Amino acid sequence: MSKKRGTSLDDIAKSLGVSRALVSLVLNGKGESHGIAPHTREKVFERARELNYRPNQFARGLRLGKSSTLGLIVSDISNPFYSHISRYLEDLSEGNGYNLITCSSDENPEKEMRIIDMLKSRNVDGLIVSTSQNTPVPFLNLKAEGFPVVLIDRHFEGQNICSVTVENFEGAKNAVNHLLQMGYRSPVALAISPTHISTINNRIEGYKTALKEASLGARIFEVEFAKRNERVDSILEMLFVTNQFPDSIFAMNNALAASVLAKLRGMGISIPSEVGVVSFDNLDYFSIMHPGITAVAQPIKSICMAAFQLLTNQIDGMVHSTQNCIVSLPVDLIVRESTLLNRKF
Amino acid sequence: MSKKRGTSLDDIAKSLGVSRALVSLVLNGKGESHGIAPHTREKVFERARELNYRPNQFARGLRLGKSSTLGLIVSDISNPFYSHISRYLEDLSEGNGYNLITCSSDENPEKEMRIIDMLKSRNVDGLIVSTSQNTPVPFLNLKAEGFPVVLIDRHFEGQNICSVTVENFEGAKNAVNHLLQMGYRSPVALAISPTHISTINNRIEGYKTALKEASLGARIFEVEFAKRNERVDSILEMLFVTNQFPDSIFAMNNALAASVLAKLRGMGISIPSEVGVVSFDNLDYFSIMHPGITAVAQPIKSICMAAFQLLTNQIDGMVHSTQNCIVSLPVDLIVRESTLLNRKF
DNA sequence: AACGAGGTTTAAATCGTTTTAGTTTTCTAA
DNA sequence: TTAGAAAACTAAAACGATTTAAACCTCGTT
Repeated sequence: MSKKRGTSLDDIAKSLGVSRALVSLVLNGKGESHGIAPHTREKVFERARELNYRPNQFARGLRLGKSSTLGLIVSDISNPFYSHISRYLEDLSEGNGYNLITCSSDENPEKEMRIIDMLKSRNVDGLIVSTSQNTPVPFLNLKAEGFPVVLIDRHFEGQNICSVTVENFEGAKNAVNHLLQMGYRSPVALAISPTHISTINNRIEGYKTALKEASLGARIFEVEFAKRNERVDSILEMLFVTNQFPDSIFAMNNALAASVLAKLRGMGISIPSEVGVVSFDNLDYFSIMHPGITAVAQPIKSICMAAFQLLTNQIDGMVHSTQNCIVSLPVDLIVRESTLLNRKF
Repeated sequence: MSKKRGTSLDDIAKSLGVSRALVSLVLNGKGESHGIAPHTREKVFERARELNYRPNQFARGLRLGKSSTLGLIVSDISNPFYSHISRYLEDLSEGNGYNLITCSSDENPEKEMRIIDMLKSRNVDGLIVSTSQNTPVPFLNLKAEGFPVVLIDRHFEGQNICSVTVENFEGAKNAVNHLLQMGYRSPVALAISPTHISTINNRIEGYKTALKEASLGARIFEVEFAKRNERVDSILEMLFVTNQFPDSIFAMNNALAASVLAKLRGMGISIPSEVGVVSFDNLDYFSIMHPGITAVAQPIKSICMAAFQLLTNQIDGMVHSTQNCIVSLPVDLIVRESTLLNRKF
């Protein structure tokens, strides 16, 4: 039960009969510029290797005021969209000497704030967050105190807060237009609530616009994230028994799409002949299913690269205030069989 | 560009005209037992709130030698099995005052070692790892230096290293027996390599045993994780053109199952009439698909709870050396349509 | 012999907390 | 009155790394 602390700078210094300042200098590559003799440098490196020295990141962080750690906050890491985001960001972080701590907020604003606090007290150097706040204030505050943050997936209209989103409006509009082109006439939309989230809101607007341009009526149902399965079940049942069942469904995120597909299957309603389905967010299994599910795919890699870039720019103080830090990336409509009206599968 | 360091203990102490020792004591709930006057305690709490004090975890960690952070190493966080694990462990961690850093090793032993080193230098209090090492040595070393670790999903035969796994042998054997009961006669197995991994190895043995007991021949194909899609494609094509196509396929993990389903769909081979499919690992969409995919489901929550328990026991020094710390949990065969021979879907 | 100039190395402060061993003050009891 | 206990609080060391200013050599030069 020995509380072993690993080898410290001091251990190396003592064993070599030099000061720990010297060891620190050498190990940080500042040996040459500080005129440490090559021979001494060699010895230090060698001994460090022998003793398997790993700098204590606490001490380092305490002194330096930085942690080489980044924080990622998403609503749920077990959602494939976010787990892929997490994975890419992890790779980017590792490649650039950072570490990543990923946390799930469950779309809960208070929990999100608690996580932000905790991450700050852990001295993360910056934050990437898919926020569920309904006000930009917390992020304005962070910005005011010079704390690096970039929002992903969601942003605040008219606020100059760094963010990376996709063209939700255009993507949704395209998806609905595709339904209309295929001959569907009464697409219903399912949206995750709270709908104040920019992402959802923009998708709703895209849906509405497409229908308006075709002079068709819009029907939108809001679904609380946590109760999505039950809610989707009851909505679809209600529509069915009241004879208002749509000829197509636009699910505004992957979780809703999954709920819809499960329920449709349970009801024995077949896709796409009885109902067309299009999902915002692509999932691996959409291409495996029979029929395949038409979906709007987000460029996950690009999102991550952009967010990472924006964040490290802030951390390194490389921000030219002229530079736009609000990025919107294009999406891609992948047409599969779930929207081929009158086709049987 | 002010490098703001948040409010420190000293700030509170100074503003109140007391020592920082007192503030520390009070804020850690040790005020009473150290006989700090109730009135003083009040003031401290109040001022801490006013100044929005958050203890610097670096300083804290440096002093205490612990970080209240746990490390999780899996092969790929974007794999649904692991992202669920990560999520549950995150919840458990949060509920117990810990934080969780999740890292992906890509089944790469060297990368895994680098991650372990890095996590140690970040002073994590313990590690949960789904290892890809082919030798127990690294973990024996950790154990020797008293560093808390528990393995999940994989373990080392005959070594007394804490681990939580499932009954891979029985699960695989049951799955294959189920195929045989349904009338399938030539099930082929697809295994992820390297097969030295206990989990895979046990599943292979389960498959072999079931077939041997039925006096049937075994055919096993190893598939490298990174190239699974191409490999599965070529294996299935080869079997097809050489007229050796099996009447059923046992995919030994979720990634392989996905590859198999994708390829079968591409080849136009229908499930379960032309080929039966059973997967080790259940996926959300297996119940949504048509036909649904029969799968061996692992008790993810139980795995996490057991692993977390074992780990915190070690951290808190609560390990009675008599106590067994090798846990094996039962699995559950979920029968769906993909194994109903002669049924058409 | 003294000086200065490089070339090497080090002492010491610092980051923010925790904790031990006190110290100071007040109070009680003889 | 004063020893001694009790109550309230504090000084200072420690954790391990970084960094700045300064010290120490060793020469060659005057």
